[in-house]
Amino acid sequence: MDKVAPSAYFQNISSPCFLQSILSMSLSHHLRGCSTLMIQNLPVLQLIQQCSTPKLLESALAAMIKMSQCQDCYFMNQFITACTSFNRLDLAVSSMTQMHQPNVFVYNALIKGFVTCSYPIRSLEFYVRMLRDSVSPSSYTYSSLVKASLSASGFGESLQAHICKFGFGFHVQIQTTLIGFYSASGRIKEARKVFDEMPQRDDVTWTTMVSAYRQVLDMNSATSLANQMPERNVATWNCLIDGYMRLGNLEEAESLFNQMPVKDIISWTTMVNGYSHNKRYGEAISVFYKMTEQRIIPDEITMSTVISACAHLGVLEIGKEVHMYTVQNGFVLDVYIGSALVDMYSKCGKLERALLVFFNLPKRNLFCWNAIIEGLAAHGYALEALKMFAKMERELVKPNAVTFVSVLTACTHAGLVEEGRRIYRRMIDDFSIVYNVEHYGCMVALFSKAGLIHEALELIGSMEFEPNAVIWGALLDGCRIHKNLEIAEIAFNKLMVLEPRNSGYYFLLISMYAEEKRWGDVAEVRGRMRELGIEKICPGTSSIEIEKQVHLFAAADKSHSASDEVYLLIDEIYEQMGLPGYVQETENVY
DNA sequence: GTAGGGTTAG
Repeated sequence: MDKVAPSAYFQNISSPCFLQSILSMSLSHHLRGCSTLMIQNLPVLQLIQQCSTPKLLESALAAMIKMSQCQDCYFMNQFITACTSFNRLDLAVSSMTQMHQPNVFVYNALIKGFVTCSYPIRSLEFYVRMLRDSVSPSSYTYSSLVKASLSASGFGESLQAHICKFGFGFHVQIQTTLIGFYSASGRIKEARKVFDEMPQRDDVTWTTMVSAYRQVLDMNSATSLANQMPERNVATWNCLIDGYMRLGNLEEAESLFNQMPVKDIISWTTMVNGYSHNKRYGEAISVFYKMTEQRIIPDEITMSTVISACAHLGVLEIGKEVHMYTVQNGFVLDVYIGSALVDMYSKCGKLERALLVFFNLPKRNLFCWNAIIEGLAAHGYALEALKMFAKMERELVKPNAVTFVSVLTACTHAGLVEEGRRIYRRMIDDFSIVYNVEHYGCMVALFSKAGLIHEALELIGSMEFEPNAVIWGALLDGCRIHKNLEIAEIAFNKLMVLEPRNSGYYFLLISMYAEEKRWGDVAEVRGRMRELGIEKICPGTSSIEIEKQVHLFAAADKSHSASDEVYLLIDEIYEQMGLPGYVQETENVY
């Protein structure tokens, strides 16, 4: 192959500043007078390895060309690695394809680059090219390729055959990666087959297989495999704890946690996270405090989990303290902690603080935007939520289904029918987001509240799945507001099938009949309630934080007998409600 | 170079 003229490279490079960057490079100055190859090469290599911007990548390539290092496999390997970190594989390809004899290191770097930058098919393409070039793959080749075949499904089996053919059938790391691959695609039997056929296994192999069972929540198999391990490591303990937590078996998770000989930060975080997932937020926070008491230093992952637990409980004081802890201990304010904090302040009623945190985040991803938009919507700032959504679009963050639940909710609260309709259409037209039941719920609520009862009913009819109680409930509520008894009865009958024991719907219909003085119908619904034994309204509970203790309470709650002052105070409030100047809304009280 | 823990809605 002929040597390529430098100008040919220049044409491949789009930047107009490219030539200038070569001319102005201090490199040429540096090189003047250098005689040995070693010294001459050093700066080029440094230039490649210390690339901190894509622009420098181009300078590095220019230097390589200038120093005729483009045929050197080591230089090319380093250059491709640098290209990978800036997602500039075009540069990598255009320079490596000019090589006369790229070796296995060059191919490996490129294959890994394509996998890292999410172009799995292209990594396979260069793997094929490598084989055609008679370059023998190494174990590194396959550790990248197995990941690629995960995204480009269907290549797993043929890749496994190649792994054997090229002599890596007994390579511990490669086989372990294969177990991980089969496990991630849910094919546990295949994973186990690889495991069973391995003549040698290491720690990681065992943990990967245990984790494969955990993935599908088969904790019996996970446990029995963990029991067969020569020596159970922390990762396996953690994996088991996490699995039992996901299964909702807190007792087993706790027992394992207490039994394990050595706990690390992941063990503690797994417990905090496990309690949180099981809605035991108070315990999640307790474990966190216990952890700090034992002088275990939490990390960013622990902190985001704890902050999220505080958000769910609405405990502002603890939340603030945890926030302070992250600041004082120099934790990176990443998107996880960021969105958890935004959500925590917003759920604790401190929208201003949520906004402050949000605008001070060094980086914002979809979760951060969703949290702040939801916060604004939940606090009734509909127009601001819409503005924030527009800002998100301008910053080119792609919204998802969650975003639209909040945005449409905002429209409902503010009665913005046309805006809601427009956004609802854009979900499909601009973002190709499939409507889920919540989106329909938002639209039905929007139409119903605005009195467009028939349109709401039409939308329900057009749904491709069965409407749930939330949808019919929203319609029923709209019927109450706009006094449409006819459609209210339709919604009520549907709700009687879906949630026959929810007393709220009965009371709602009764109050509508009562308003029309249809006493016969009132009596009939009452009779139905009696037949089914439905009497009380099931109260939802709320919680309040007093001196870092969380107290639950509900309507007509008599469980706080220890503190009689609470009930004395309630009595006083009732008394004041009877005083002149206070007007009770009794329209819908039957 | 293969293993174990994270954020938003419902």
